[in-house]
Amino acid sequence: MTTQQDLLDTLAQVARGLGNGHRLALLERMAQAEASVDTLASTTGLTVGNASQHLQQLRRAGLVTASRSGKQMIYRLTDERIITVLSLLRQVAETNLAEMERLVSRLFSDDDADGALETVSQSELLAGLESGEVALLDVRPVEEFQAGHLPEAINIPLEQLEAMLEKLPRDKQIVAYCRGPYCALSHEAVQRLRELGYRVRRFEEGFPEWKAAGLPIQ
Amino acid sequence: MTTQQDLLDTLAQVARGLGNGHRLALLERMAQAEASVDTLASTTGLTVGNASQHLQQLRRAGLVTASRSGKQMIYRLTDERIITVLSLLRQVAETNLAEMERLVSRLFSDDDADGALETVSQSELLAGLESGEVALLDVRPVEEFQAGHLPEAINIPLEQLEAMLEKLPRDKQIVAYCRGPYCALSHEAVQRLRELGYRVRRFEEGFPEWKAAGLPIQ
DNA sequence: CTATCATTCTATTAAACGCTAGAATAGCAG
DNA sequence: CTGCTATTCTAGCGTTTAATAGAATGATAG
Repeated sequence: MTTQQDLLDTLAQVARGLGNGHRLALLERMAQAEASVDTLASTTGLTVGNASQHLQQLRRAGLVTASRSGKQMIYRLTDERIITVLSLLRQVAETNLAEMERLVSRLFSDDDADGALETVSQSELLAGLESGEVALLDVRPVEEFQAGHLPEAINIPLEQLEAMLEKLPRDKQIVAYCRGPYCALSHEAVQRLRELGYRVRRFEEGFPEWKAAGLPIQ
Repeated sequence: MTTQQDLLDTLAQVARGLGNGHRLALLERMAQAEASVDTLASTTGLTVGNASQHLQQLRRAGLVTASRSGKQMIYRLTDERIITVLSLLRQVAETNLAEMERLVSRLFSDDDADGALETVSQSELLAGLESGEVALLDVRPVEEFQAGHLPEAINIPLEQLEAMLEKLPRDKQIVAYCRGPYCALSHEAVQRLRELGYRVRRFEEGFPEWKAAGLPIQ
């Protein structure tokens, strides 16, 4: 029965969609919010032509779909489960590839010497929100916030952090989040807010993972 | 920060490990039981040299590890979560690629016209086992059965099905399972047993998925 | 210490991938 | 219809991947 191998080959084709760093960046961006080719290209630093080709490939792999809106093509993920796949892949990579561990610690341990920047897990965050002791800070750009965010989150894009401090409550523990575990925005925000005397911690995941877990969003 | 992209590139390297049909076949085989290069090569129909190269690549991707046992190298999955990744990938592929759906139906709908061969889900199976109404039949080869199987399962490798019928209870509903959703063994077994008058159905997944779900094994 | 078996390494070839740059197409505004 | 913008298509070039065959290495049994 050669159909067996055909199935695996087709499945492999889907996996190959994930087999390139630029395509992963595109998928991660689409996990925040659907977007046009142009937007996707500029937020990932690719030329438009190159981004378009990668998007075609993702489309052939069944990972994204596109629809036309006026002059623009809007791309989005076909499936919530893709976020879960990426999340698991990340876990597998972190536990089994030394290289991965090295890169992750390089990304985050700049001045984490005192362990003060430790993260908040999903369950801890849920408990904190429940009890009303925690205020949520979303440091992603406005467009991504508007396409969906955690409940009650306050949006202050990182560039405007100092300018919009009055939006943050002084009396609560603050938890900052952004695009996902490897997104540096919330990490940066935590450092800057700590220097200003706020009690802040970082959510260890991001908006897409929260959404894929089936938790409520706005 | 170029570390961001380095992380995605490393992650992409892991995904590329899954990006080839032969490697998926090797992974699926290792999900049943660890095995030597030689065994893996012959069960997947690859030359030993070629299988070895694919295994090196899986090793570099952090998906498998190897240890020496006498003259042989024994390969195994590094991580239970790999099975979950494959499972999700399969779901994404089935819902979003027409080609995939076509192949799956070709594999199974030979003479399923009356819908009699419908499958049993994990939760249904658990309920059936609980109530004692169901007997489990494992139609995989003996070595794979011995490396792990569902609780109370009776092992009759497909080739010996008719020869070992006396091991099957006549008074219970029988549920057959094998390597996974695309494995044809249990499908074939169900058809043959039905012709002999047994009440048989097919478990829609397989041993690796059961194990990865954290359910008890023997 | 040599013969044998299991595996890995090396060289080679064909195909697939990733990128660039420029041409072609689709939708829209005037 | 013309010009403008967003996107896709095409050709070309260098790199990576997959397969094969044969040489090299490692472990063990005599």
